[in-house]
Amino acid sequence: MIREFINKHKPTILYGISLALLLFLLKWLELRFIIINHIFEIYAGAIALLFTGLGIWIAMKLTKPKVETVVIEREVLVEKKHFQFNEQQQAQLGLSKRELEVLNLIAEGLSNQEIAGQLFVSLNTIKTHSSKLFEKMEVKSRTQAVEKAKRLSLIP
Amino acid sequence: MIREFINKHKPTILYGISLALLLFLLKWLELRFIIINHIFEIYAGAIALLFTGLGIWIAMKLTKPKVETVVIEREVLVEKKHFQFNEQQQAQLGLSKRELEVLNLIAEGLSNQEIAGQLFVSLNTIKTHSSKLFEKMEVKSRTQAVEKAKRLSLIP
DNA sequence: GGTAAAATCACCCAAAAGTATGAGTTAATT
DNA sequence: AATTAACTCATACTTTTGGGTGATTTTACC
Repeated sequence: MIREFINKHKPTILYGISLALLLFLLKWLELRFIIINHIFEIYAGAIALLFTGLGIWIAMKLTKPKVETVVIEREVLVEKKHFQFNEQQQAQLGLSKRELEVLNLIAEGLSNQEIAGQLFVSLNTIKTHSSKLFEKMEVKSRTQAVEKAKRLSLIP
Repeated sequence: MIREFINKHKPTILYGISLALLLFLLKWLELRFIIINHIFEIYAGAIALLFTGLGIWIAMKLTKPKVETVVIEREVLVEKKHFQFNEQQQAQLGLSKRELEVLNLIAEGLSNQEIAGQLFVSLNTIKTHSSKLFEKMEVKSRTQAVEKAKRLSLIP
């Protein structure tokens, strides 16, 4: 408890003690001062220098260290999870929103009938979409479309 | 040139000027000192405090800020670069070498006819292979097979 | 040498996929 | 008001795919 307090306020205590000692020293020097009157400036200068040093020392002890944060990035191999959709490709191929939707469902392995059910449209509509999709993507089958779409980051 | 010198030794010059001013102040106070003799301790204390402050200020200005380095490790997700074939899955599903070959070609978007040409076998053979493949993989179409195969790391 | 798995192929049939064409509706743009 | 693009649907037709069955050959293993 007491030790902790001493440790915490060590600089302050030391400063106090130093000040007290200096004052005693001054008192003692005062006697001499009467005798050797003309060294007063030197005396004051000495005090100034001494306490400047003390100030520096205190500053060194007290200043909070600046915290510099170094972030080390460790690479961790992971399954593909991040997927950044390639809008440029979509624009370049001229794929519509609906076509992209169909493409995604095709990639999930759904049949045209299932896709039609999922999107609440007829089978023929899905066929039309996929046809146009294949035409735009310059492929001939759903499997090729999926393969190419993955390469072009149109689907995860 | 001169300006540069001044900038470089600014603290030193300021310290010198302060010291000079203080000495003038002391000289002036000295006259009063004769009259009011007993405030010498206060006077010396004042100098001490003042120069302690000056010292602290100098230290603040001159010393390089203490740097405490805190290392934070952050994990960065990196996509798997290379494909590691999952032999366990192949064994578990009981896929033969030929079936795996067909699976890969299917994943590349080839039709059964094209696969047959590539492997120098008949279309019927490829149909048999893909049929058994789908059966073993418990899927109903080539698209589903590709999707599942990628999930199971059977193909890149 | 016999057995089992793998690979090959054929035939048939049904379902799904894909092509071609035409057409109606809606929403956005000019 | 006219145009365009996107979305919708239908019909007809061809191709591909996938399931089922059966058979032959090759390869590997006990």
